[in-house]
Amino acid sequence: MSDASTESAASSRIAQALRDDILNGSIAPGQRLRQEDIAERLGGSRLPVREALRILAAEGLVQIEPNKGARVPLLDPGEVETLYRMRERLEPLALSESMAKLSSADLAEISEIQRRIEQGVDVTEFLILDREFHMATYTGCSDEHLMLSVVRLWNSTQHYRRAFMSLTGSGRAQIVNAEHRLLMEALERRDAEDAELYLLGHIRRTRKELVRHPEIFSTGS
Amino acid sequence: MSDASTESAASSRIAQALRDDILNGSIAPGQRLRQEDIAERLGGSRLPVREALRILAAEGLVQIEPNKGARVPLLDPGEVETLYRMRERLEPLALSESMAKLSSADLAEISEIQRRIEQGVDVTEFLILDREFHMATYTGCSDEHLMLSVVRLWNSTQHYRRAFMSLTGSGRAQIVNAEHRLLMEALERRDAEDAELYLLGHIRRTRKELVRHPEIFSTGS
DNA sequence: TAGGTTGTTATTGGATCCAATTTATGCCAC
DNA sequence: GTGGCATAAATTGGATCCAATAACAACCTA
Repeated sequence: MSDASTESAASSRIAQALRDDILNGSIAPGQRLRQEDIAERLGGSRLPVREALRILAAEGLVQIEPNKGARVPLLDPGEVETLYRMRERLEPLALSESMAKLSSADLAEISEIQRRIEQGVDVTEFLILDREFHMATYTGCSDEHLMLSVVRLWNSTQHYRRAFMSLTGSGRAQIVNAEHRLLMEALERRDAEDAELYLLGHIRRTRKELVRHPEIFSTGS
Repeated sequence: MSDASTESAASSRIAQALRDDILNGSIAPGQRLRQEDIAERLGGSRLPVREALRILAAEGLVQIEPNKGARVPLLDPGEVETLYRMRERLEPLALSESMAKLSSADLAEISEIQRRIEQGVDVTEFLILDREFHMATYTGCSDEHLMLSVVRLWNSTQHYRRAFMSLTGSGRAQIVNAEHRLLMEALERRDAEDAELYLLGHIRRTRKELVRHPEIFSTGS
């Protein structure tokens, strides 16, 4: 997901494993992460686990309380709404920084991902492909600070996006596909203004749908 | 600076000390941070130092390379420009989220900070007060994700802001004061639209001034 | 029986020690 | 004299052990 090159072997490996578990839903928000359990399950001692937890805390994927341990944060609707508002501001910027450097090969790959989205409608698969689609549109953005922030925002809201998709099914697939198509077309025209606008609308509409379904935020435990 | 409550005693204490050293310029960009030196200087073993370095890495204040240690990142003009573009997008959002909850006491404090800025023109003092001014305008923003991002952006660019101020002196003080006054007046009118606009202009003008002075980014060593 | 208190257990935080990797230094060959 | 290579010193990464703090449970008292 994020830059694995900046971390050492064991810490990075454990962080990646935990990140995958959190993002694919194996570890749910609110769940506590005991250091010894993780060390035993993933191999290694508690020390790299502690460092891995700090890495994840940096990404907002876990919350560390002194002497109380780490847990996956439970977000309330207001927090998720703000995270989406941040996406609305930052991702159009990433897109505009990216667009100029997108090669035709990049555009072809984006198109291919969208083609696959329009075929398979599995919820799990959609979450992966939708993320790949948007990240592919940002490949030209070379600024790592900006991209780290964007990835953080996606990671922090991943669980609620999945909860929303599981709840509503793929009924909105047509709308999403239309928005993606418009975005792609603007990218091919190299029209940054339009691309930013379509992306903003896409994220904003999703935010409004999310806040209309507060049942997503029930703990469920 | 950021939330000290989420970290344990020693790690948090060391991280705070290092953060202060980096932000006030005692530790310059490019400088390497040897774990044992820090442990000896600030007390404690290398372990809490390692955790502190991870905390700072999360905030973008240091860069960790596996088996090579931590150093304060050296930013190029393009990176700083993007960080400022991110500020232009995020801080107006923080301001609009904050404004509704700003009490008249908050507004009085903001006014008091600005009054002090207009008196003392010391560079070091200005950097502190200017930061206090803007953070005071965000006190009503309760979303910690957004505020963490904003603080990160300020921290990452602090060194270059100081370099710029040291270079140009306080010649631009009148412009900054005018912008601050306009912003304050919009806040008092509870006009979110105007406040966002003035803030955007304030940050954007600063960005343009920064990129016009590439000599700020010379290593100097 | 309910509430508070105390003692026990479980979990995290910190220190020291050892291994692995990198970087610096000096030597040799060309 | 310069470039490459080997060796040695320095520095970081990881594991185990011990201490401190918090969660938990049982007990006692009102």
